[in-house]
Amino acid sequence: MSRRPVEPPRRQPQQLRARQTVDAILEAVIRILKREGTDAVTTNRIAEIAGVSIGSVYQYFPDKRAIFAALHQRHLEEIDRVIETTLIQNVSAPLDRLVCALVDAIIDAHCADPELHDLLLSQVPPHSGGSKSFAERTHGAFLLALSARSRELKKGRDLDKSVFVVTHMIESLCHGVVRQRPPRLPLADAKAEIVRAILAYLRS
Amino acid sequence: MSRRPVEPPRRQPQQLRARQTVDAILEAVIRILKREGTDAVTTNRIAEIAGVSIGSVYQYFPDKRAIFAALHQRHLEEIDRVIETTLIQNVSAPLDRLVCALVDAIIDAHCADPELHDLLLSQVPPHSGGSKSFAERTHGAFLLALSARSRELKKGRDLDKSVFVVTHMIESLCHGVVRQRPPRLPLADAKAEIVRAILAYLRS
DNA sequence: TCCATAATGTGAGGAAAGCTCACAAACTAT
DNA sequence: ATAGTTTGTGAGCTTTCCTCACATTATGGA
Repeated sequence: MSRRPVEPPRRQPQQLRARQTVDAILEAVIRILKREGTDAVTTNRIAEIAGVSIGSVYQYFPDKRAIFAALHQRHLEEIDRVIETTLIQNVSAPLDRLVCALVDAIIDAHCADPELHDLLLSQVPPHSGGSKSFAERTHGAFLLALSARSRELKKGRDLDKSVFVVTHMIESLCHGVVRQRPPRLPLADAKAEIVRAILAYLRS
Repeated sequence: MSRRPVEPPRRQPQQLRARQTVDAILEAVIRILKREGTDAVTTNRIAEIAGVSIGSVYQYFPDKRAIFAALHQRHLEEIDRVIETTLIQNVSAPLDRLVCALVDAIIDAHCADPELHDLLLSQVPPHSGGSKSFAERTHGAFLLALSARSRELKKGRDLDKSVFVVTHMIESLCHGVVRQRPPRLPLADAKAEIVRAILAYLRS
């Protein structure tokens, strides 16, 4: 179904200054986005703000979209770190504390820069570049976490299925709450309701 | 926060052929998207496939994004119709049947053309053009539906808050399931789990 | 029916954005 | 020092978005 021809390979940064160039480009996108808005994020402006030439940008990114994809990758890695940390910090905590901590951590991580996150969601098509989805990346860890707490779960349930649904609930609801802040509902209340919903599902 | 200047107003189609032109433009987008992929959807190609001149496109749409916004609006109206129909058809049905019917109808509506839906999600920024969000548009109707079934709900809950969370659960989870089809989970099972999760939350 | 006015349709081409390429500079290794 | 590799440059080519001056078609009153 992919109608885009295979992109020609680009150089991988090897020396320090090359990595600094790539970093400067990614940071420039964020700065332009926050200071001038989405429409100002053009390739030439990115190069200008990053303090490099437009040619350098295309040394490391095959096209404009790839720049957003790299930022997206960064975001995914951050979320993965947040989840891993939370799981470790709560290895022996009961189910409700773990779910609460997870929802809290994920929402906080997304609140840090909602504008950037919106841009990434809109510019990076899902499943692009062979990157695994949230569900695929976290399935194993969540399966382990739930297995260890099977006493607190309803018996006789297919854990794989439960993990899949919980994963989607966490991702979808956290995104939803951050992206469209409730008109009158404080964020803390929204978090609590998400936790309540997840626990209700797992115990039902 | 909107950095985009106010668009100059465009002509409203008044005669029949004008409405046909607008329709042809919107249909052209869908055809190009499905036959040639996202990248082929350029304004000039839209005009070509629609069989009108590029000038005509800009008679009715201030810019390219507005074309996607119009398609998005169409989609929203379809979903609203689907929800209204389902609510009416289930006025006297118990809560579980209603939730099941809603999830079924919404997922089916989104499965009809997932490629188009992905394009719209990626091209139309949320809250654009003064269009209300899913939550805002459906709040009243869902509030009514839940009020009428308060016997089946846990007592002493803030209905406004419940509606908000259920709304987000429906929107997020239906989108999530359609957009990233489970690797091994059949769609029917995923639907059932969404229903289970919503009911578990409402009854908890 | 004819004409004035409004609505609709046209497409060459201007403006701006994405991106390339031939070349220069900086670094590494021998 | 020298050869080879990596990194950096920016004028300008290509493509896309979009405008505008003008042509065509419809409408409504005399």
